[in-house]
Amino acid sequence: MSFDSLGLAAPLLQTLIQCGYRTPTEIQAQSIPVLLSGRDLIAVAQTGSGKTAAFALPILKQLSDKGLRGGIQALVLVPTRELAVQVADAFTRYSAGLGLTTLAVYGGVNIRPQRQALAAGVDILVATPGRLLDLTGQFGLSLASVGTLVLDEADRMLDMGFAPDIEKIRRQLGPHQSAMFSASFAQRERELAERWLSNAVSLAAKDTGRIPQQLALEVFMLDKPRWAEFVAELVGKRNWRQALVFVSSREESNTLVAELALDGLQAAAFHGEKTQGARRRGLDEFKSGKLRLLVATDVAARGLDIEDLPVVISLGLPHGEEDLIHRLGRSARAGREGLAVIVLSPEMRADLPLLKALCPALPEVITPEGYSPKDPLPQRYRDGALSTPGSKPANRSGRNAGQRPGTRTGSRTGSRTGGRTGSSNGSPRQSGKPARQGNAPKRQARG
DNA sequence: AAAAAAC
Repeated sequence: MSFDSLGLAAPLLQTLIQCGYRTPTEIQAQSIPVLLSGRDLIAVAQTGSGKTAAFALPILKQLSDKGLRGGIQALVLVPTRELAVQVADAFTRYSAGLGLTTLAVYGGVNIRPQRQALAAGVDILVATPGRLLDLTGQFGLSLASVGTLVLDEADRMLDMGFAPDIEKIRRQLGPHQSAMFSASFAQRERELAERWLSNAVSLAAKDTGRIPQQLALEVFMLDKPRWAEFVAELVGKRNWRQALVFVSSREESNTLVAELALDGLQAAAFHGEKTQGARRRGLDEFKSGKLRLLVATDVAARGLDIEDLPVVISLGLPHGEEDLIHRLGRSARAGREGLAVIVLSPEMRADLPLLKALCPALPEVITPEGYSPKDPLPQRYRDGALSTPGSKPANRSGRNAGQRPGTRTGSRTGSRTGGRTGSSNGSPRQSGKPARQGNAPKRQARG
């Protein structure tokens, strides 16, 4: 199977070769003909399986065939600002030589450049709902020419927080084709979706609702006051190139960043309370490898494509069960391997059955050596150490003090990068455990 | 019980 047989235009095929795309993924092979036929579509496929291209390519083909008529031709709605940028970038990359323009509009930044770009003419608009309503309501942007509407992360876009805005936007559209994509679609959201679709084709890959099979998994149980210390210890001992850490609130994100700093690890907080500038900087630096640790709320759970991210850590579980799949799905994308570490507190034991449903090969839950299910907060995190940046608290006692990202690779452990290399037992994948590095206690590496 | 999304 190749892209040639899917009915895409010649310049598009040319670009795909240059982008290194050779074979369509399952969801692409199935979705592209449906969207080219003009029918509505609801498509569910695993994280990292190429959903963006699955809707972007047929849209670009349709628009390049049609010739420009003026006005916005296609509208893609997404739940976060960074995802808007990422999806628009993908359209721009794929549309090289087609003479089509894509723009991302989202809040938190000056609206004027967005208005000016819209005035100059945009064919494909990728938007977060609030800013789009601002543009249509206050600035007279018309959506009447939209021929295709895509809801990316559609189940999220249809939930209570977003649905009213999506409804307002939809009322501004004329006749159009609708497509909905996500890695998760609970029955409730599916029913909502079907109200918006007419005679839609429904696609679901076999492995949906599960984490990718090439994602190794480890589950630990220890008392919450020591999570920060445990993360610092893991990062140091396993020598991971990078890790994306999920927490359940903005405050937890800030606190963990401060705690990791006391352990000599530099991290950035990434959540909705940050300025858009700080969000952009944090994500950019993480993507470019300048930053080793990003501590995020679920603003980063969906859609973000961080190339070859080796490790994702979930401290606790997200509130919606489907969001765990999205969190863990930031790693092991596009067929690559990855590692997911889930850290639970004893109170979360009740959530284990849920975990089992998403991850059928759930490994044994480990309480690492030196930790117990009931621990006090370590001294160095106490006594206001976190709130007095001027003083120099227990930094020296931090286990990673003095270790710098640049000195990681090869030197201390004499090992290869990444923490997943080398395996003496011959079957690291099947048992779901990455190779252990450094001098981690025996029990700790079990997964 | 949380997060996200406009000003």
